Amino acid sequence: MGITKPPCTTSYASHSDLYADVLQSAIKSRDPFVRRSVHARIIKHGLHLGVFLMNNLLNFYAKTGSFSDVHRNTILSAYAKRGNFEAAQRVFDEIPEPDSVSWTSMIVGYNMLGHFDNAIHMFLRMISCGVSPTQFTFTNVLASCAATEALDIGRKVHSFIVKLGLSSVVPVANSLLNMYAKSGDSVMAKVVFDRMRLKDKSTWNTMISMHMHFGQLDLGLALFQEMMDPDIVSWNSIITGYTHQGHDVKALEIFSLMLNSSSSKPDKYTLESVLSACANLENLKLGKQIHAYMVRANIDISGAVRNALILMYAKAGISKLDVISFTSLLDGFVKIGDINPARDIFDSLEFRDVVAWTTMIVGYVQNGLLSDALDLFRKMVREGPKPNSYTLAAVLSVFSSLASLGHGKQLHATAIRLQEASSISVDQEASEMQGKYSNRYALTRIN
DNA sequence: CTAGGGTTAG
Repeated sequence: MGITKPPCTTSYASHSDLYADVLQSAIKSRDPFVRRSVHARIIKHGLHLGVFLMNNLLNFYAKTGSFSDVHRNTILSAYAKRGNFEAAQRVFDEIPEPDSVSWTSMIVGYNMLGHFDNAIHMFLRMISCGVSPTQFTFTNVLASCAATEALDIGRKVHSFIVKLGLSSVVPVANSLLNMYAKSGDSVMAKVVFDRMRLKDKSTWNTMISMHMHFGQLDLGLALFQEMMDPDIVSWNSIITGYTHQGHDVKALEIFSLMLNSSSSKPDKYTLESVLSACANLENLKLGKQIHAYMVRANIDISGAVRNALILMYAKAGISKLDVISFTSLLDGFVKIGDINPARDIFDSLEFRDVVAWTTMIVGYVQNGLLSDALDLFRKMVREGPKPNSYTLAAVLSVFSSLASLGHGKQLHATAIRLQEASSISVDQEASEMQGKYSNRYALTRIN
């Protein structure tokens, strides 16, 4: 018995060697406290241990023979959670009689990494081997059933749960409920729900989101109102449910109710939904308020929220977009270091006045995109409104940045390009330009 | 030394 050979035997890093030595001597120790603390460390940091270290440990365990099921299951679980199924399976195969933890660890790993079919397959093999599943097995295999909408197997799992008397374990019942909801069996979902004596917030939220998903908005709302102390997930289920069914006004009403009557703070899911409602309703006023809130509350503007925000400004009336709201939009994007969306909106503006141009240029400058700022300025001189003193101040700050960076050549080249593209007369040599720009100079030249 | 195993909802 035992592992014959560590899978990776090449060039050991020296610090890993040392770490492994320490672990090995600690595990060898007769002091049970020391051994326990080492194992605790492995469990706690299992996900962060390198493959090499794991293999080293396995090798050590095999050689010393001090390799109980607990140790093996710990290693097995760490491998499975890392997605190293080959290694996990190898450990699994070394266990003479895999117990429920051995099987469950494999199932957990497969389910976590999205290998749902493997998780289900593992569960079926576990049953046929006569090993009794636990609540941990059930929650995980049910998650895989839910993900693949494997209703047939889900039902079998259900009957096992009843036989083993685990139906009243809240996590198990929640997983079951979720499985039926995701698989589209709302009748059985309701049966499970009604039979639950103990309920979680998750229990209610699962049920609510199922109804909203099926378009049974009144049923979802009824449960929501029946629920004690709804959390942000509950609110979001209702709000997104309404927006998905095209009831944007209703969604915004619920949103306002939430702000006024609940301690729940809107999160990125809430904001994405209400911004999209604002876009559909062309409610730029509210959309701007929400945007301002996001900037104030320092909400992470990225991903879906970012798209919703862009869409809101784009749909909720590009034509109505005034300079003020464009500026506030830009502020938001400058803050997150991504002004490309702002440029898209700038480009699609029907009427661009001097402030819009300047705002855009300032946005580039604040992001350190100096050549973009100058390019846009050049374009402005060519085809836009006449620059004002704010525009010039921004462009001057670009020049001074370039000068202080010692980019004399770039400065010169830019000046020449500006000259070619406009009526600005730049007749100094590059050597004269460095550090010699003043506000007065630029103003007199450009005007 | 009977441990060891991340539940679910937007």
